[in-house]
Amino acid sequence: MSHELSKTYDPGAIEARWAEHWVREKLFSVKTPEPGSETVPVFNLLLPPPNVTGSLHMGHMFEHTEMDIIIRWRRMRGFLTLWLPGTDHAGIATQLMVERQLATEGSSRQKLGREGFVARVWEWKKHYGGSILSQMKRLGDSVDWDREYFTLDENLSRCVTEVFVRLHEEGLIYRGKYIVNWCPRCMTAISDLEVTREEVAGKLYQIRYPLAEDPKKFVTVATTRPETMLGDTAVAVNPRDPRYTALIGKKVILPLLERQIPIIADDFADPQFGSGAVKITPAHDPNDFQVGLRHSLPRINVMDDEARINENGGPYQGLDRMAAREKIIRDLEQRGLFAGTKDHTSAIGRCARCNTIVEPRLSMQWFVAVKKQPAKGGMTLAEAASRAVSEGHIRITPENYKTIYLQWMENIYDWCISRQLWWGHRIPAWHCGDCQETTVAREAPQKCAHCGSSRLEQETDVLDTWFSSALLPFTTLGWPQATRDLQVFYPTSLLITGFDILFFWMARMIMMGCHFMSPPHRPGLPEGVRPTGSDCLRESVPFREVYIHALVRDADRQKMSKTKGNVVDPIAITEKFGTDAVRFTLASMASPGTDVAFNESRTEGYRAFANKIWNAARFMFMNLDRVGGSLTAGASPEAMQRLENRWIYSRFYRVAGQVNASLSDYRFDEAANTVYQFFWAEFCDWYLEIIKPALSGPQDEARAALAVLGNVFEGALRLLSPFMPFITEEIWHAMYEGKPPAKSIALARFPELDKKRLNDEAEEQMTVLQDLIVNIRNIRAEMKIEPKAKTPAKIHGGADVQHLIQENRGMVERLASVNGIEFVSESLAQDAGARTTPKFEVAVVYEQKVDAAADRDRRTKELKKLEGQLANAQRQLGNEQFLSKAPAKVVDGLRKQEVELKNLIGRIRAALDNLG
RNA sequence: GGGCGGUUAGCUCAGUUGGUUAGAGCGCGUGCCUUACAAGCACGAGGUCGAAGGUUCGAGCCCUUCACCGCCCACCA
Repeated sequence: MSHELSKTYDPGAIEARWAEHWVREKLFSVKTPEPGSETVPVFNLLLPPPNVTGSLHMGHMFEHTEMDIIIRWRRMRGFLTLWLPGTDHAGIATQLMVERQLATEGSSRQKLGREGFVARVWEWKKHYGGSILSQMKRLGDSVDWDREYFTLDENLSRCVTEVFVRLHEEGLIYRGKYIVNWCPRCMTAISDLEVTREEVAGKLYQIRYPLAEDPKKFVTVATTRPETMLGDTAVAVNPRDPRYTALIGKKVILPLLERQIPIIADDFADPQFGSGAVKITPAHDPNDFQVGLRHSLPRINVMDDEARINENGGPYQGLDRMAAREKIIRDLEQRGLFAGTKDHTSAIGRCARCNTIVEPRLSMQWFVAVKKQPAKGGMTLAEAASRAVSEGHIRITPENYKTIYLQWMENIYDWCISRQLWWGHRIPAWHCGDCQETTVAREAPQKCAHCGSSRLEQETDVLDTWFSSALLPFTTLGWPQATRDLQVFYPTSLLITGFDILFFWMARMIMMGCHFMSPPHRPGLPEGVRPTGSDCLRESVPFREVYIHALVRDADRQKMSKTKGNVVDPIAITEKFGTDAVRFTLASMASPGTDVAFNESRTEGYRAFANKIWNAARFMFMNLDRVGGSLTAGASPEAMQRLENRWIYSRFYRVAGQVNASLSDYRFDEAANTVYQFFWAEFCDWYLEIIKPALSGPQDEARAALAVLGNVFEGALRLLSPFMPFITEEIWHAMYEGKPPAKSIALARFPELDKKRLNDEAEEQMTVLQDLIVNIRNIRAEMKIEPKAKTPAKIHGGADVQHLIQENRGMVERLASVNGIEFVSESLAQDAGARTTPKFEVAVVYEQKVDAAADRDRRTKELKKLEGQLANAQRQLGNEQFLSKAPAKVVDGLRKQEVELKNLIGRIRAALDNLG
């Protein structure tokens, strides 16, 4: 029989099969809708492209789980959903990886030459790249595999060139010698963002610079990097510093190199700091560079690409910067020009990729001007990006990231986009060997645009990896052509990403999106309907919403890192517990603003949950086999006569509403917990237990019960499907015995709140019955009544309660192990072990003696608690202010509570008195 | 130097616009192989919500200060 499930839940046996099936059947491929079919709402999500060198780590799995839940949910809610996958060529990371590989072969990129090396990287990519994609397939990410891209694909590369050229035409890209962060190991410039700062307890070295006119006198300067003194071209003092005013314009002798350099006046020198005089090295410090500009100072670069002292360093040429530092200090000491050190903590910068200390260094680079107005007018990149968020065209969740983003955008500097690498998008610029000018063009030009010379050589630098990824929201949709995709799917709906690439990627996408998807760059806009200002931003933003997720840490809240050896491998954990269980773990722990401390015991618990679902399904199928009928017939009017059915439907539709609401707010944890609670506690523990007698009753009754069971179960599967796509798919197909109404449960409809199906009365009544049953179980446990022994129960309560219990007598007797209920008119409070609640009193008839002392203790404790509550209620009710200021609802509630409490307390007190 | 977040049960975390008795999972204790599930079932114990003030009829929630932990951003030599 096709609906047979194996006796034990084995995720390994079902997951791989469905994962392959979904890909093979192109289940999640999206056809571009024809013009005129815009009635379907669109939901588009761009996958943050993983590095092509990467393999899946827990952070990915977390992020992907969130994205997949959202996209599956939206899809099931009837949206046309596009989730576009791809990988990033990851310039530095990939180049480093292949270089390492070459090193083991005794080769190097220099030996291979540029072309050979790039070919080798492609070769590497073909064999090893994108392993993360197959891992994504195994996890069931419901992306559109037909649209997979790689950032170095030809079409995307053309877009990169196009964007570069256009920015250059607008005057927003320039080339020049500026101080950049230089990594001597990667031998490339890196952007400010790629530098990680580290507080280090270091030294401040104090050096004496003798005055030229009187070498016995000197000015003392301080530095954290003594070796840079070789490039000093001035000493600056504050013009208002009385100690130095007389010296301004005079010269000092730069020790060791014996060069004369001027003493200049500049506000940059802070009289409060150190001696008040500061050495100026325009080629190795951004501040000094600015001072140098103001005073037209020479800029002497004293280091080569590997941070060794170059020919400008005289006798120190060839030394590594650190070796040079030591030697310089020794030499200064010998000459009596070293004035000692002071402890000083400073933030040194390290290369985010290889951890080498970066060197601020003057070099020729390309930059994007983010605060400059485009030649043809319009907003600066930074202004557009700022306003897109501050004016609410992009909503950021959690909200506090909005402030962080806006502050960053406020203080942003020009973006250094050139990298001295070989792997990446080569900059489309050609330098002329004759006039030295540069020509920027879409295709390799034949002649220099400036002098007509044909001695042209292409720029050797490539672009920062983030330059191309900043464009993905529109380049993946066919820009610069006016494609249908661009029209339908831009802007994307949502970006889900971690805060670690907030600035690297999100901010840059906003800058580029707002610029290039506005006039005059946006394709397909008819003349005359070009929006402006805020309207324009609304249409040009790369995404409407951003959800920033937290970090996945290990169970001890430590950052996962290879060096610490605490990395949890998602594939291994998935194989152990099943993808569904891992996904559910991550979802249930994804509360906004809090890092996820990944704990295997949680996953173990959710595997148990999957097992629960599995066994509930087996229970259902077992009954189907026995009584026949249909799982998909739906509830009959007769079935709805029964309280448990009215109740479970009401609960189901209420829970559906809650899950939808939670997902709308990206509260994955809330959504997951709600559905977990519903399925396990309400559906399995109560509902299934209640209907067991009906299922083994007369055939028509059994079939009616089964129909409701199947109906609710099927709905629950759809509710669970975005969280646990595999197990729900498996069971769902089994329910339809090979003839499902859709190719996949992922294409079925997600349950929604249906107010007509809610039944407050049924829910209240079930609550009373559950309360009664739990109380009886409780008494039985306390009396140590053997689980198998059934006992009569006595109940005292109002007519409505009596009626309710009478109607559902079978349920109560069965679930509470009771064999007979007697309704009594007098209070039961004095019966041994009796329970007293506002709605009823209940006692169990059992000959065995109760532990009288324990019984007393329990009641005394309860009494005390109730008395505390009563005192509190009465205190408030006696307060004029409370009565006049608190809302009527609260006051009434408290009054009602007071009456109830008095009643309860009276009865319990009487019972205690009687018990002696 | 700026800015942000956290502190609630043994552990990991929820706690809606302040409102009547602060919740969940795991763990723990007791008892159960009850014909879907021992990856299970039933029952239970466990919290003066980091500290001190303040606002309010009423504070886990709002305000102030402090303590501890964590993160981000910063061109003071």
